[in-house]
Amino acid sequence: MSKPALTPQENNFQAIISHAKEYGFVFPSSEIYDGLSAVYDYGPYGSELKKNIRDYWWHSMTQMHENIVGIDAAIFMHPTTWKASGHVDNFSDPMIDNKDSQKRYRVDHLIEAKADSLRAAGAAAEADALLAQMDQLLAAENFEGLKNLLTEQKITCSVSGTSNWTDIRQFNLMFDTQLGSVAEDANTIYLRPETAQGIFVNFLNVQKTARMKVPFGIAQTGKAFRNEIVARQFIFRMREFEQMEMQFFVRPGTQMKWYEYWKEARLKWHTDLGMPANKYRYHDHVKLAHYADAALDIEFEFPFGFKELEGIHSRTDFDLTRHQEFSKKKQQYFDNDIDEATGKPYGNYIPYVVETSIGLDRMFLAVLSNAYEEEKITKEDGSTDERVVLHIPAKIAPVKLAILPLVKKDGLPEIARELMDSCKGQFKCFYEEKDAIGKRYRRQDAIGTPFCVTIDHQTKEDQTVTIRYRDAMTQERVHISKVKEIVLGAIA
RNA sequence: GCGGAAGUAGCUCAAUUGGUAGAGCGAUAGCCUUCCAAGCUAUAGGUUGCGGGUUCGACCCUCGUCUUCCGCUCCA
Repeated sequence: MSKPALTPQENNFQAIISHAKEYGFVFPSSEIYDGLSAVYDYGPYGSELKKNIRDYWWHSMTQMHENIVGIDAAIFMHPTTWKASGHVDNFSDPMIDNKDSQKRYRVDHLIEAKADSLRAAGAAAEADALLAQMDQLLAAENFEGLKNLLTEQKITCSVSGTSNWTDIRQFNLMFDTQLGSVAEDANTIYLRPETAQGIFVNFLNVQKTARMKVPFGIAQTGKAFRNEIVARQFIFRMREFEQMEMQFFVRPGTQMKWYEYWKEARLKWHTDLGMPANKYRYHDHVKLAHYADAALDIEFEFPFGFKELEGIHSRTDFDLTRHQEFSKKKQQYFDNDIDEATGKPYGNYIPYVVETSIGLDRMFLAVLSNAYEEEKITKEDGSTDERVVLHIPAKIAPVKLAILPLVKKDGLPEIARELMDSCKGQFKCFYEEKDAIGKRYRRQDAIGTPFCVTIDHQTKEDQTVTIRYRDAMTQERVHISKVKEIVLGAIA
Protein backbone atom coordinates (compact mmCIF):
# COMPACT_ATOMS: atom_id res chain seq x y z
CA MET A 1 0.00 0.00 0.00
CA SER A 2 1.57 3.26 -1.06
CA LYS A 3 1.07 6.31 1.02
CA PRO A 4 -1.68 8.48 -0.43
CA ALA A 5 -0.27 11.70 -1.79
CA LEU A 6 -1.12 14.81 0.13
CA THR A 7 -3.49 17.15 -1.62
CA PRO A 8 -2.20 20.70 -2.14
CA GLN A 9 -4.52 21.84 0.63
CA GLU A 10 -3.28 19.26 3.12
CA ASN A 11 0.22 20.16 2.14
CA ASN A 12 -0.57 23.79 2.75
CA PHE A 13 -2.03 22.94 6.15
CA GLN A 14 1.20 21.18 7.11
CA ALA A 15 3.11 24.25 6.02
CA ILE A 16 0.89 26.49 8.12
CA ILE A 17 1.38 24.34 11.22
CA SER A 18 5.15 24.36 10.69
CA HIS A 19 5.16 28.07 10.12
CA ALA A 20 3.11 28.64 13.25
CA LYS A 21 5.68 26.81 15.29
CA GLU A 22 8.76 28.18 13.62
CA TYR A 23 7.72 31.78 13.97
CA GLY A 24 6.41 31.65 17.51
CA PHE A 25 2.67 31.50 16.97
CA VAL A 26 1.67 28.07 18.27
CA PHE A 27 3.69 25.40 20.04
CA PRO A 28 2.63 21.90 21.07
CA SER A 29 2.01 21.97 24.82
CA SER A 30 4.81 20.62 27.03
CA GLU A 31 6.76 19.75 23.94
CA ILE A 32 9.92 18.77 25.81
CA TYR A 33 7.88 15.97 27.37
CA ASP A 34 6.59 14.83 23.97
CA GLY A 35 3.62 17.12 24.06
CA LEU A 36 0.13 16.56 25.35
CA SER A 37 -2.46 15.39 22.88
CA ALA A 38 -4.60 18.18 21.49
CA VAL A 39 -3.24 20.86 23.78
CA TYR A 40 -1.30 23.78 22.38
CA ASP A 41 0.42 26.89 23.68
CA TYR A 42 0.45 30.27 22.01
CA GLY A 43 3.87 31.83 21.51
CA PRO A 44 4.98 35.47 21.42
CA TYR A 45 3.31 36.38 18.12
CA GLY A 46 0.47 33.93 18.57
CA SER A 47 -0.56 35.39 21.88
CA GLU A 48 -0.53 38.89 20.39
CA LEU A 49 -2.66 37.76 17.47
CA LYS A 50 -5.05 35.88 19.71
CA LYS A 51 -5.40 38.83 22.04
CA ASN A 52 -6.01 41.16 19.11
CA ILE A 53 -8.76 38.93 17.75
CA ARG A 54 -10.33 38.78 21.20
CA ASP A 55 -10.09 42.55 21.59
CA TYR A 56 -11.60 43.13 18.17
CA TRP A 57 -14.53 40.93 19.12
CA TRP A 58 -14.93 42.44 22.58
CA HIS A 59 -14.83 45.93 21.15
CA SER A 60 -17.43 45.09 18.50
CA MET A 61 -19.74 43.66 21.15
CA THR A 62 -19.46 45.77 24.26
CA GLN A 63 -18.34 49.08 22.78
CA MET A 64 -20.22 49.20 19.49
CA HIS A 65 -23.47 47.94 21.01
CA GLU A 66 -24.81 50.13 23.78
CA ASN A 67 -27.07 47.31 24.93
CA ILE A 68 -24.34 44.70 25.38
CA VAL A 69 -22.22 44.45 28.49
CA GLY A 70 -19.48 42.02 29.38
CA ILE A 71 -18.73 39.73 32.28
CA ASP A 72 -15.92 37.43 33.24
CA ALA A 73 -17.31 34.42 35.06
CA ALA A 74 -15.29 31.76 36.84
CA ILE A 75 -14.44 28.47 35.20
CA PHE A 76 -15.65 26.56 38.27
CA MET A 77 -19.38 26.63 38.81
CA HIS A 78 -21.77 25.05 41.24
CA PRO A 79 -22.26 21.42 40.15
CA THR A 80 -26.01 21.87 39.91
CA THR A 81 -25.40 24.29 37.06
CA TRP A 82 -24.55 21.36 34.84
CA LYS A 83 -27.57 19.35 35.90
CA ALA A 84 -29.77 22.30 35.01
CA SER A 85 -28.05 22.89 31.69
CA GLY A 86 -28.43 19.27 30.71
CA HIS A 87 -24.71 18.63 30.44
CA VAL A 88 -24.60 15.96 33.11
CA ASP A 89 -27.23 13.94 31.29
CA ASN A 90 -26.37 14.73 27.71
CA PHE A 91 -22.65 15.16 27.76
CA SER A 92 -21.78 11.64 28.77
CA ASP A 93 -22.87 8.92 26.43
CA PRO A 94 -22.32 5.21 26.69
CA MET A 95 -20.62 4.10 23.49
CA ILE A 96 -19.96 0.71 21.94
CA ASP A 97 -17.84 -0.45 19.02
CA ASN A 98 -18.55 -3.22 16.59
CA LYS A 99 -15.35 -5.21 16.29
CA ASP A 100 -16.01 -6.34 12.74
CA SER A 101 -16.94 -3.07 11.10
CA GLN A 102 -15.07 -0.92 13.60
CA LYS A 103 -18.05 1.38 13.71
CA ARG A 104 -18.87 3.13 16.93
CA TYR A 105 -22.38 3.75 18.14
CA ARG A 106 -24.14 5.41 20.98
CA VAL A 107 -25.83 2.58 22.81
CA ASP A 108 -29.04 4.51 23.33
CA HIS A 109 -29.22 5.23 19.59
CA LEU A 110 -28.92 1.54 18.79
CA ILE A 111 -31.69 0.60 21.20
CA GLU A 112 -33.91 3.44 20.08
CA ALA A 113 -33.49 2.32 16.48
CA LYS A 114 -34.53 -1.19 17.50
CA ALA A 115 -37.56 0.20 19.30
CA ASP A 116 -38.51 2.13 16.18
CA SER A 117 -38.35 -0.97 14.06
CA LEU A 118 -40.44 -2.89 16.62
CA ARG A 119 -43.01 -0.14 16.54
CA ALA A 120 -43.02 -0.17 12.74
CA ALA A 121 -43.67 -3.90 12.90
CA GLY A 122 -46.71 -3.25 15.06
CA ALA A 123 -45.17 -4.19 18.39
CA ALA A 124 -45.61 -0.84 20.06
CA ALA A 125 -45.95 -2.26 23.56
CA GLU A 126 -42.75 -4.21 23.17
CA ALA A 127 -40.98 -1.08 21.96
CA ASP A 128 -42.14 0.92 24.96
CA ALA A 129 -41.04 -1.82 27.32
CA LEU A 130 -37.63 -1.89 25.69
CA LEU A 131 -37.18 1.85 26.02
CA ALA A 132 -38.31 1.79 29.63
CA GLN A 133 -35.80 -0.94 30.35
CA MET A 134 -33.08 1.03 28.61
CA ASP A 135 -33.84 4.19 30.59
CA GLN A 136 -33.66 2.25 33.80
CA LEU A 137 -30.29 0.76 32.89
CA LEU A 138 -28.96 4.12 31.70
CA ALA A 139 -30.01 5.77 34.93
CA ALA A 140 -28.28 3.06 36.93
CA GLU A 141 -25.24 3.25 34.63
CA ASN A 142 -25.52 -0.47 34.29
CA PHE A 143 -23.39 -1.03 31.22
CA GLU A 144 -23.34 -4.78 31.54
CA GLY A 145 -27.11 -4.80 31.59
CA LEU A 146 -27.20 -2.60 28.52
CA LYS A 147 -24.90 -4.92 26.67
CA ASN A 148 -27.06 -7.87 27.63
CA LEU A 149 -30.01 -5.94 26.30
CA LEU A 150 -28.23 -5.56 22.95
CA THR A 151 -27.62 -9.30 22.88
CA GLU A 152 -31.16 -10.23 23.91
CA GLN A 153 -32.63 -7.96 21.28
CA LYS A 154 -30.22 -9.33 18.66
CA ILE A 155 -29.20 -5.81 17.75
CA THR A 156 -26.57 -5.87 15.03
CA CYS A 157 -24.29 -3.43 13.37
CA SER A 158 -25.85 -2.09 10.19
CA VAL A 159 -22.53 -2.24 8.38
CA SER A 160 -21.11 -5.62 9.34
CA GLY A 161 -24.41 -7.21 10.28
CA THR A 162 -22.79 -8.87 13.28
CA SER A 163 -23.25 -8.46 17.00
CA ASN A 164 -19.56 -8.77 17.80
CA TRP A 165 -19.52 -5.86 20.24
CA THR A 166 -16.86 -4.44 22.51
CA ASP A 167 -17.74 -3.59 26.07
CA ILE A 168 -19.70 -0.44 26.64
CA ARG A 169 -17.64 2.53 27.67
CA GLN A 170 -18.67 5.81 29.09
CA PHE A 171 -17.28 8.94 27.51
CA ASN A 172 -17.85 11.85 29.80
CA LEU A 173 -17.02 14.98 27.93
CA MET A 174 -16.72 17.08 31.08
CA PHE A 175 -13.51 17.19 33.07
CA ASP A 176 -14.05 16.84 36.78
CA THR A 177 -11.97 17.70 39.77
CA GLN A 178 -12.33 18.04 43.52
CA LEU A 179 -13.28 21.20 45.32
CA GLY A 180 -11.81 21.39 48.79
CA SER A 181 -8.47 20.23 50.10
CA VAL A 182 -9.78 17.26 52.07
CA ALA A 183 -10.62 14.50 49.68
CA GLU A 184 -13.40 12.89 51.69
CA ASP A 185 -15.22 16.15 52.15
CA ALA A 186 -14.69 17.14 48.59
CA ASN A 187 -17.40 17.74 46.10
CA THR A 188 -16.92 16.82 42.48
CA ILE A 189 -17.01 19.89 40.37
CA TYR A 190 -16.52 20.31 36.65
CA LEU A 191 -14.43 22.49 34.46
CA ARG A 192 -17.03 24.31 32.44
CA PRO A 193 -17.69 22.70 29.05
CA GLU A 194 -19.10 25.99 27.76
CA THR A 195 -18.98 29.57 28.94
CA ALA A 196 -22.66 30.25 28.35
CA GLN A 197 -23.85 29.07 31.76
CA GLY A 198 -21.74 31.69 33.49
CA ILE A 199 -23.86 34.25 31.73
CA PHE A 200 -27.20 32.60 32.46
CA VAL A 201 -26.60 32.25 36.17
CA ASN A 202 -25.62 35.92 36.28
CA PHE A 203 -28.52 37.07 34.19
CA LEU A 204 -30.32 38.97 36.96
CA ASN A 205 -27.13 40.27 38.57
CA VAL A 206 -26.12 41.86 35.32
CA GLN A 207 -29.56 43.04 34.32
CA LYS A 208 -30.10 44.77 37.65
CA THR A 209 -26.65 46.24 38.28
CA ALA A 210 -26.08 47.50 34.76
CA ARG A 211 -29.78 48.51 34.57
CA MET A 212 -30.25 46.69 31.28
CA LYS A 213 -33.55 46.60 29.43
CA VAL A 214 -34.61 43.78 27.13
CA PRO A 215 -33.40 43.40 24.44
CA PHE A 216 -29.86 43.32 25.72
CA GLY A 217 -26.80 41.15 25.56
CA ILE A 218 -24.11 39.80 27.86
CA ALA A 219 -20.74 39.06 26.31
CA GLN A 220 -17.96 36.93 27.64
CA THR A 221 -14.69 35.41 26.52
CA GLY A 222 -13.01 32.59 28.35
CA LYS A 223 -11.72 29.08 28.49
CA ALA A 224 -13.92 26.02 28.28
CA PHE A 225 -12.93 22.36 28.50
CA ARG A 226 -14.16 19.24 26.78
CA ASN A 227 -12.67 15.82 27.03
CA GLU A 228 -13.15 15.10 23.35
CA ILE A 229 -12.88 11.49 22.27
CA VAL A 230 -10.92 12.58 19.28
CA ALA A 231 -9.36 15.99 19.36
CA ARG A 232 -7.36 16.78 16.27
CA GLN A 233 -6.65 19.07 13.37
CA PHE A 234 -4.20 21.29 15.16
CA ILE A 235 -5.92 23.99 17.20
CA PHE A 236 -9.28 23.39 15.52
CA ARG A 237 -10.49 20.96 18.16
CA MET A 238 -8.67 21.20 21.45
CA ARG A 239 -9.51 19.88 24.86
CA GLU A 240 -8.97 23.31 26.33
CA PHE A 241 -10.23 26.13 24.17
CA GLU A 242 -11.44 29.67 24.34
CA GLN A 243 -14.91 30.83 23.43
CA MET A 244 -16.17 34.29 22.66
CA GLU A 245 -19.86 34.37 23.11
CA MET A 246 -22.75 36.65 23.62
CA GLN A 247 -26.17 35.80 24.92
CA PHE A 248 -28.82 38.21 23.71
CA PHE A 249 -31.97 38.35 25.84
CA VAL A 250 -35.14 39.15 23.97
CA ARG A 251 -38.89 39.32 24.45
CA PRO A 252 -40.51 35.93 23.77
CA GLY A 253 -41.85 35.82 20.24
CA THR A 254 -39.21 38.14 18.86
CA GLN A 255 -36.42 35.60 18.88
CA MET A 256 -36.54 34.81 15.17
CA LYS A 257 -36.15 38.47 14.29
CA TRP A 258 -33.05 38.68 16.46
CA TYR A 259 -31.79 35.37 15.22
CA GLU A 260 -31.85 36.79 11.69
CA TYR A 261 -30.26 40.00 12.91
CA TRP A 262 -27.34 38.26 14.54
CA LYS A 263 -26.94 35.87 11.64
CA GLU A 264 -26.26 38.87 9.41
CA ALA A 265 -24.33 40.88 11.98
CA ARG A 266 -21.93 38.13 12.84
CA LEU A 267 -21.05 37.37 9.23
CA LYS A 268 -20.48 41.07 8.69
CA TRP A 269 -18.04 41.10 11.60
CA HIS A 270 -15.89 38.64 9.72
CA THR A 271 -16.01 40.41 6.38
CA ASP A 272 -15.41 43.79 8.01
CA LEU A 273 -12.17 42.39 9.30
CA GLY A 274 -11.16 41.76 5.71
CA MET A 275 -11.81 38.04 5.64
CA PRO A 276 -13.01 36.88 2.20
CA ALA A 277 -16.77 36.38 1.94
CA ASN A 278 -16.40 33.42 -0.41
CA LYS A 279 -14.73 31.40 2.33
CA TYR A 280 -17.82 31.65 4.51
CA ARG A 281 -21.17 29.94 4.36
CA TYR A 282 -24.14 29.31 6.60
CA HIS A 283 -25.07 25.81 7.59
CA ASP A 284 -28.52 25.38 9.10
CA HIS A 285 -28.88 22.68 11.73
CA VAL A 286 -31.41 20.10 10.70
CA LYS A 287 -31.37 18.25 13.96
CA LEU A 288 -31.67 20.75 16.77
CA ALA A 289 -30.16 20.45 20.21
CA HIS A 290 -32.57 20.02 23.10
CA TYR A 291 -32.51 23.70 23.97
CA ALA A 292 -32.86 25.31 20.56
CA ASP A 293 -35.70 26.31 18.25
CA ALA A 294 -33.33 27.40 15.51
CA ALA A 295 -29.61 27.03 14.98
CA LEU A 296 -26.99 27.52 12.34
CA ASP A 297 -23.26 27.45 11.97
CA ILE A 298 -21.15 30.01 10.24
CA GLU A 299 -18.66 27.80 8.48
CA PHE A 300 -15.25 28.78 7.22
CA GLU A 301 -13.27 27.07 4.52
CA PHE A 302 -10.27 25.82 6.47
CA PRO A 303 -7.43 24.03 4.66
CA PHE A 304 -9.27 20.81 5.51
CA GLY A 305 -12.64 21.97 4.22
CA PHE A 306 -15.65 23.95 5.39
CA LYS A 307 -16.00 23.58 9.15
CA GLU A 308 -17.89 25.28 11.95
CA LEU A 309 -16.34 28.52 13.09
CA GLU A 310 -19.23 30.14 14.88
CA GLY A 311 -22.70 29.12 15.99
CA ILE A 312 -25.87 31.18 16.13
CA HIS A 313 -28.47 29.48 18.31
CA SER A 314 -31.92 30.48 19.32
CA ARG A 315 -31.87 28.88 22.76
CA THR A 316 -35.44 29.84 23.72
CA ASP A 317 -36.02 30.24 27.46
CA PHE A 318 -34.63 26.77 28.11
CA ASP A 319 -31.58 27.73 30.16
CA LEU A 320 -33.17 30.39 32.35
CA THR A 321 -36.21 28.22 32.93
CA ARG A 322 -34.07 25.29 33.96
CA HIS A 323 -32.00 27.45 36.30
CA GLN A 324 -35.22 28.76 37.79
CA GLU A 325 -36.38 25.20 38.40
CA PHE A 326 -33.12 23.96 39.87
CA SER A 327 -32.29 27.04 41.94
CA LYS A 328 -35.85 27.86 42.98
CA LYS A 329 -34.99 31.47 42.22
CA LYS A 330 -37.18 33.37 39.82
CA GLN A 331 -35.34 34.28 36.64
CA GLN A 332 -37.93 36.62 35.25
CA TYR A 333 -37.75 40.12 33.91
CA PHE A 334 -40.39 42.83 34.25
CA ASP A 335 -40.97 44.58 30.96
CA ASN A 336 -42.45 48.07 31.34
CA ASP A 337 -42.83 48.65 27.64
CA ILE A 338 -46.40 48.94 26.46
CA ASP A 339 -47.75 46.10 24.38
CA GLU A 340 -49.72 47.82 21.62
CA ALA A 341 -52.06 44.87 21.37
CA THR A 342 -53.31 45.24 24.95
CA GLY A 343 -52.30 48.78 25.85
CA LYS A 344 -50.62 47.38 28.95
CA PRO A 345 -46.99 46.63 29.87
CA TYR A 346 -45.63 43.31 28.71
CA GLY A 347 -45.03 42.47 32.37
CA ASN A 348 -43.11 39.54 33.78
CA TYR A 349 -41.55 36.88 31.59
CA ILE A 350 -38.45 34.75 31.22
CA PRO A 351 -36.59 36.19 28.26
CA TYR A 352 -35.72 34.17 25.20
CA VAL A 353 -32.08 33.97 24.25
CA VAL A 354 -30.24 34.22 20.97
CA GLU A 355 -26.66 33.09 21.31
CA THR A 356 -23.65 33.85 19.18
CA SER A 357 -20.67 31.70 20.05
CA ILE A 358 -17.36 31.70 18.24
CA GLY A 359 -14.25 29.67 18.96
CA LEU A 360 -11.34 32.05 19.44
CA ASP A 361 -8.81 29.37 18.57
CA ARG A 362 -10.78 28.53 15.45
CA MET A 363 -10.89 32.17 14.47
CA PHE A 364 -7.15 32.29 15.01
CA LEU A 365 -6.74 29.31 12.70
CA ALA A 366 -9.07 30.87 10.14
CA VAL A 367 -7.07 34.10 10.15
CA LEU A 368 -3.76 32.28 10.01
CA SER A 369 -4.69 29.87 7.24
CA ASN A 370 -6.29 32.63 5.23
CA ALA A 371 -3.25 34.84 5.68
CA TYR A 372 -0.61 32.29 4.77
CA GLU A 373 0.87 32.57 1.31
CA GLU A 374 3.96 31.18 -0.36
CA GLU A 375 4.26 33.94 -2.90
CA LYS A 376 6.26 33.79 -6.11
CA ILE A 377 7.95 37.09 -6.79
CA THR A 378 9.45 38.29 -10.03
CA LYS A 379 12.33 40.58 -9.26
CA GLU A 380 13.42 43.60 -11.25
CA ASP A 381 16.13 41.68 -13.05
CA GLY A 382 13.57 39.11 -14.17
CA SER A 383 14.68 36.34 -11.79
CA THR A 384 12.13 34.80 -9.51
CA ASP A 385 12.08 34.42 -5.78
CA GLU A 386 9.69 33.17 -3.17
CA ARG A 387 8.58 34.64 0.10
CA VAL A 388 6.32 33.41 2.87
CA VAL A 389 3.97 36.15 3.90
CA LEU A 390 1.10 36.34 6.34
CA HIS A 391 -1.56 38.70 5.06
CA ILE A 392 -3.00 39.26 8.51
CA PRO A 393 -5.44 42.18 8.66
CA ALA A 394 -3.53 45.18 10.00
CA LYS A 395 -6.04 45.62 12.83
CA ILE A 396 -5.11 42.32 14.41
CA ALA A 397 -1.52 41.84 13.23
CA PRO A 398 0.82 40.90 16.11
CA VAL A 399 3.29 43.63 15.18
CA LYS A 400 2.05 46.74 13.42
CA LEU A 401 5.27 48.47 12.53
CA ALA A 402 8.88 47.43 12.12
CA ILE A 403 11.44 50.21 12.42
CA LEU A 404 14.65 49.49 10.56
CA PRO A 405 17.71 51.70 10.24
CA LEU A 406 19.30 50.98 6.88
CA VAL A 407 22.72 50.72 8.51
CA LYS A 408 23.68 50.64 12.13
CA LYS A 409 25.92 53.69 12.10
CA ASP A 410 25.98 57.30 10.92
CA GLY A 411 23.36 58.21 13.50
CA LEU A 412 20.60 56.23 11.79
CA PRO A 413 19.86 53.98 14.81
CA GLU A 414 19.39 57.07 16.96
CA ILE A 415 16.72 58.46 14.64
CA ALA A 416 15.09 55.04 14.46
CA ARG A 417 15.04 54.74 18.25
CA GLU A 418 13.37 58.11 18.50
CA LEU A 419 10.61 56.97 16.14
CA MET A 420 10.33 53.70 18.08
CA ASP A 421 9.85 55.56 21.35
CA SER A 422 7.19 57.81 19.91
CA CYS A 423 5.19 54.90 18.47
CA LYS A 424 5.51 52.02 20.91
CA GLY A 425 3.04 53.47 23.37
CA GLN A 426 0.31 53.40 20.74
CA PHE A 427 0.83 50.08 19.01
CA LYS A 428 3.19 47.11 18.92
CA CYS A 429 6.46 47.95 17.20
CA PHE A 430 9.56 45.96 16.40
CA TYR A 431 13.08 47.36 16.12
CA GLU A 432 15.90 45.66 14.26
CA GLU A 433 19.23 46.74 12.83
CA LYS A 434 20.80 43.38 12.05
CA ASP A 435 21.24 41.94 8.54
CA ALA A 436 20.49 43.26 5.07
CA ILE A 437 17.31 45.26 4.70
CA GLY A 438 15.71 42.72 2.38
CA LYS A 439 16.19 39.98 4.90
CA ARG A 440 14.61 42.08 7.60
CA TYR A 441 11.61 42.76 5.37
CA ARG A 442 11.15 39.02 4.82
CA ARG A 443 11.27 38.30 8.51
CA GLN A 444 8.50 40.80 9.06
CA ASP A 445 6.51 39.29 6.18
CA ALA A 446 6.71 35.93 7.91
CA ILE A 447 5.02 37.24 11.04
CA GLY A 448 2.56 39.45 9.16
CA THR A 449 3.80 42.91 10.05
CA PRO A 450 1.86 45.26 7.75
CA PHE A 451 4.30 48.19 7.77
CA CYS A 452 8.06 48.55 7.75
CA VAL A 453 9.83 51.87 7.97
CA THR A 454 13.44 52.30 6.91
CA ILE A 455 15.58 55.17 8.08
CA ASP A 456 18.38 56.00 5.63
CA HIS A 457 20.90 58.75 5.04
CA GLN A 458 18.35 60.92 3.28
CA THR A 459 16.35 60.93 6.50
CA LYS A 460 19.05 63.06 8.04
CA GLU A 461 18.69 65.61 5.21
CA ASP A 462 14.92 65.95 4.90
CA GLN A 463 13.30 63.88 7.69
CA THR A 464 11.68 61.48 5.23
CA VAL A 465 11.63 57.72 5.59
CA THR A 466 10.68 54.82 3.37
CA ILE A 467 7.49 53.05 4.35
CA ARG A 468 7.14 49.63 2.87
CA TYR A 469 3.82 47.80 2.57
CA ARG A 470 3.70 44.11 3.28
CA ASP A 471 1.08 42.93 0.79
CA ALA A 472 2.11 44.81 -2.34
CA MET A 473 5.79 45.13 -1.38
CA THR A 474 5.64 48.70 -2.64
CA GLN A 475 7.28 51.54 -0.81
CA GLU A 476 7.05 55.29 -0.68
CA ARG A 477 8.81 58.16 1.01
CA VAL A 478 6.90 60.00 3.67
CA HIS A 479 7.83 62.50 6.31
CA ILE A 480 8.86 60.77 9.51
CA SER A 481 6.15 62.61 11.41
CA LYS A 482 3.47 60.95 9.21
CA VAL A 483 4.41 57.39 10.09
CA LYS A 484 2.41 57.15 13.25
CA GLU A 485 -0.80 58.45 11.71
CA ILE A 486 -0.48 56.14 8.69
CA VAL A 487 -0.29 53.13 10.99
CA LEU A 488 -3.00 54.40 13.32
CA GLY A 489 -5.22 55.02 10.30
CA ALA A 490 -4.83 51.42 9.19
CA ILE A 491 -5.53 49.82 12.54
CA ALA A 492 -8.35 52.02 13.84
C1' G B 1 -11.10 4.68 20.47
C1' C B 2 -10.09 1.48 15.68
C1' G B 3 -7.07 0.95 11.09
C1' G B 4 -2.84 2.95 8.16
C1' A B 5 1.72 6.00 8.00
C1' A B 6 5.61 8.81 10.17
C1' G B 7 9.19 10.68 14.16
C1' U B 8 17.36 12.31 12.98
C1' A B 9 19.72 20.15 14.87
C1' G B 10 14.68 25.56 15.02
C1' C B 11 13.39 24.04 9.42
C1' U B 12 14.28 20.72 4.93
C1' C B 13 16.90 16.43 4.53
C1' A B 14 21.62 12.93 4.46
C1' A B 15 24.19 8.78 6.92
C1' U B 16 26.22 1.44 2.01
C1' U B 17 24.41 -5.31 3.93
C1' G B 18 23.80 -2.83 11.56
C1' G B 19 30.13 -0.10 12.51
C1' U B 20 28.83 4.96 18.14
C1' A B 21 25.54 11.35 13.14
C1' G B 22 26.56 15.35 8.48
C1' A B 23 24.92 19.34 5.06
C1' G B 24 22.06 23.50 3.48
C1' C B 25 18.89 27.06 5.33
C1' G B 26 17.85 29.43 9.84
C1' A B 27 19.80 31.49 14.67
C1' U B 28 23.63 34.24 17.62
C1' A B 29 28.19 37.52 17.73
C1' G B 30 31.51 40.43 14.77
C1' C B 31 33.14 42.62 9.93
C1' C B 32 31.04 44.97 5.49
C1' U B 33 27.14 49.23 4.62
C1' U B 34 23.91 47.66 0.39
C1' C B 35 16.06 49.32 -0.06
C1' C B 36 13.53 43.22 -0.90
C1' A B 37 16.43 36.65 2.23
C1' A B 38 22.44 35.19 -1.87
C1' G B 39 29.49 38.89 0.89
C1' C B 40 33.32 37.48 4.91
C1' U B 41 34.67 35.30 9.94
C1' A B 42 33.36 32.75 14.22
C1' U B 43 29.92 30.30 17.60
C1' A B 44 25.94 27.62 19.50
C1' G B 45 22.60 23.60 18.58
C1' G B 46 21.21 16.24 18.34
C1' U B 47 21.70 10.14 24.66
C1' U B 48 18.62 9.88 16.45
C1' G B 49 10.69 10.97 20.36
C1' C B 50 11.05 7.83 24.95
C1' G B 51 11.88 2.84 27.32
C1' G B 52 13.09 -2.30 26.94
C1' G B 53 15.08 -6.50 23.79
C1' U B 54 18.51 -8.90 20.09
C1' U B 55 23.87 -7.90 18.99
C1' C B 56 30.81 -7.32 20.17
C1' G B 57 28.25 -2.98 18.25
C1' A B 58 21.51 -0.21 16.84
C1' C B 59 19.28 5.98 13.49
C1' C B 60 18.92 1.04 10.98
C1' C B 61 16.22 -5.22 13.41
C1' U B 62 12.31 -6.26 17.31
C1' C B 63 8.57 -5.15 21.28
C1' G B 64 6.19 -1.50 24.06
C1' U B 65 5.02 3.56 24.73
C1' C B 66 4.32 8.82 23.47
C1' U B 67 3.32 12.39 19.75
C1' U B 68 1.77 13.85 14.93
C1' C B 69 -0.65 13.11 10.17
C1' C B 70 -4.52 10.40 7.01
C1' G B 71 -9.23 7.52 7.00
C1' C B 72 -13.31 5.97 10.14
C1' U B 73 -15.81 7.38 14.63
C1' C B 74 -17.39 11.27 18.00
C1' C B 75 -18.51 16.42 18.55
C1' A B 76 -24.23 21.65 22.07
